[in-house]
Amino acid sequence: MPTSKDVARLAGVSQSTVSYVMSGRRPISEKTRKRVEDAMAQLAFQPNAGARALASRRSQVIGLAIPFVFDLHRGSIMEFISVIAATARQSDYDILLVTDDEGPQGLERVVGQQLVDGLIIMQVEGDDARVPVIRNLPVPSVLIGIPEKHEGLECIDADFELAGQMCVEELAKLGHETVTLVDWQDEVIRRHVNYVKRFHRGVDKASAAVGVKVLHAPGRVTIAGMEKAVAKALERTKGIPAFIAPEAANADLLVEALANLGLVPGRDVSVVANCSDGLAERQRIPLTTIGFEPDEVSRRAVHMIVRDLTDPASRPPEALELIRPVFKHRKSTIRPRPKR
Amino acid sequence: MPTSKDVARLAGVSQSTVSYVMSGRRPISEKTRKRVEDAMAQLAFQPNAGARALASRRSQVIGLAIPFVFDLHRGSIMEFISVIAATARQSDYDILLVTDDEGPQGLERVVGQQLVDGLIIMQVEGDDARVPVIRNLPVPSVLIGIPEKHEGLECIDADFELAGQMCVEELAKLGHETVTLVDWQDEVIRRHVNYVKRFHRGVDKASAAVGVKVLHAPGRVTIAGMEKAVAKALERTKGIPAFIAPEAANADLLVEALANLGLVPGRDVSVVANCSDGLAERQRIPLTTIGFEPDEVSRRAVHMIVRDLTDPASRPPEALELIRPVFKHRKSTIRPRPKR
DNA sequence: TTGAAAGCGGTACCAG
DNA sequence: CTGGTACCGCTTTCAA
Repeated sequence: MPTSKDVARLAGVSQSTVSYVMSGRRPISEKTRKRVEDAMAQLAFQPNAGARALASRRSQVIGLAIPFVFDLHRGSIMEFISVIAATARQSDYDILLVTDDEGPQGLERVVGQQLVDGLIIMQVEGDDARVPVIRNLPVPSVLIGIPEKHEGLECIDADFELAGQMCVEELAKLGHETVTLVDWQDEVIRRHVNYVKRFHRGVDKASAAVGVKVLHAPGRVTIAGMEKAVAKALERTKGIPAFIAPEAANADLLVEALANLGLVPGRDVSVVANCSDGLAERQRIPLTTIGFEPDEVSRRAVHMIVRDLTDPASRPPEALELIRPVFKHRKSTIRPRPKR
Repeated sequence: MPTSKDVARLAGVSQSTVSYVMSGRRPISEKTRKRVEDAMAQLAFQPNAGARALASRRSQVIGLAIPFVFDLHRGSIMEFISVIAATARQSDYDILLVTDDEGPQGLERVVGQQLVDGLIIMQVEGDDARVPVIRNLPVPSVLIGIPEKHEGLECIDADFELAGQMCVEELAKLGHETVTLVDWQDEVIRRHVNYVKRFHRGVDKASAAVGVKVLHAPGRVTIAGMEKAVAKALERTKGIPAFIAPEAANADLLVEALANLGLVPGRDVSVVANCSDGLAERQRIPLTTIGFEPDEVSRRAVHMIVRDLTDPASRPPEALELIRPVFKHRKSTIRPRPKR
């Protein structure tokens, strides 16, 4: 493997000049730059990451703490990870995985070994054991998810509270007086996953504000179970029924269940669901989907940490970014105001 | 951050002794070891990864090439990733992500920069652009998936061919003369994903060998679509129908569809499906599941690369490991020999 | 605009 | 069994 010394020799300049050509940290005459760049190309030179990290005290690596996976979320976790990795590369950072089975000490380790310049912590819970740890770490972190105590932290997440509100308001605006919330899976609720609470809060707020009654249907079971839940909701609703299904798996089930019951969204029922684009399209179902924009959240998280790293001065003492959820297929889908 | 020099000073030994205490590469008297270890603990010393990599020429990091995600596989990809990361830690390696949007040059980059000591390549296709690249890399790689040309490579995957055979034979043994294969999704087949071919080959072999007729049902559609496919299969089958559903999503759909049609596996039909344990259990369905053991594949992949790295001499010139798929819930589930 | 040289924090060889 | 020391390859200060 060629070193920068080899490049320097071939280009007939000093090693420091090669370094400055790479970093751009001082002016270089056009012709020496050219000579150096040619030499680098000719030797297929790649700077040694370890040496660079040692000398510059920055590894150009961001640690990514990935959560324990419980079935439900694997797919979306994967989406976060790949977007984060790709986005980081755009700013010349690599991603090192930190799994949860090392515990919070895993974070101390990668920081202590100076393997990483900063951290992105995924799926942060309301009372997350990793939070006190990162507070004492000498590198910046960005959390995806909002812990209860978040003073002095940089957090980002979808705005689940707003989402809850938006869903209820959307349906209220159309004239629905009763809406059924197809909830997250029991397991998720039991784990006190933070964003569920926030979504519920939004729903409750809006429901109180606009005077809509909210029924709760239990989370993912089977198609048959979902059909039963739908039937029950129909009974308890006067007029046109309306459904909110914020969890992807449940959204899919709901769509199937409605289809089986011969109910067409936008004609017989109103539905706002976090339904995968794929399913909505495949089935040509005129659906209003609500998306929590995982790509956007991931990208922002990377941008935040990169900003902290490249321009530490600009690092805010605290930040709480909430990404606005997005309705899609809107016009074509929502059931017009039912007659009273 | 304390350095090994600080440790040495505090322990009253030389820096090299500290190094040898960490690496164990030469005998150290019990009492100096103790003094050094105490000093390290007292200072909360962590060795600097960059310096270590520079001096030792090994980064203790393995690059993991993750695939472009297309919806279907996200969940299982995630499973591979977390098992790989956790297993690597057991041997004191970290995992650095390499995404596909850098293209195969991403691999050249992380190796060229000496960021990684070796590579694990996920979801290798029959004709994978990354394969020619890694052949010329000066570090070992392990492929998950079997490319057509695999001489000189270390590959590992589930034995899909054997799986295809096993499924058909299992059902043939019970007396079925016609079985219906619920296939992978069209999209997967269209992409010529390698393991699909291998599974089909196994099915065809076994079908020829034992004289069983195989019907093909299309991959994932909707519940309704699946119900139709099941109905069609029933028509075209004399005697007790039998199904094979090797793709997880389809397996779930099939189970739902059968339930909706009032057909009980093990009583009215035989089913061998790659059904998630979760669903099988939740529904209390006596199902024969076939698993492709992604955890086992992941673990083996890590073990292979770690062996290559820690004991280069033992590196085989070539390796093709196929993990045997596993039937579960066997006894309780398969329909007994139908009367003729 | 460029070069020389002193580190960065470990590793491992050479001595003793 | 232990210490001294020459690197590993790049960054950055000091000088010119």
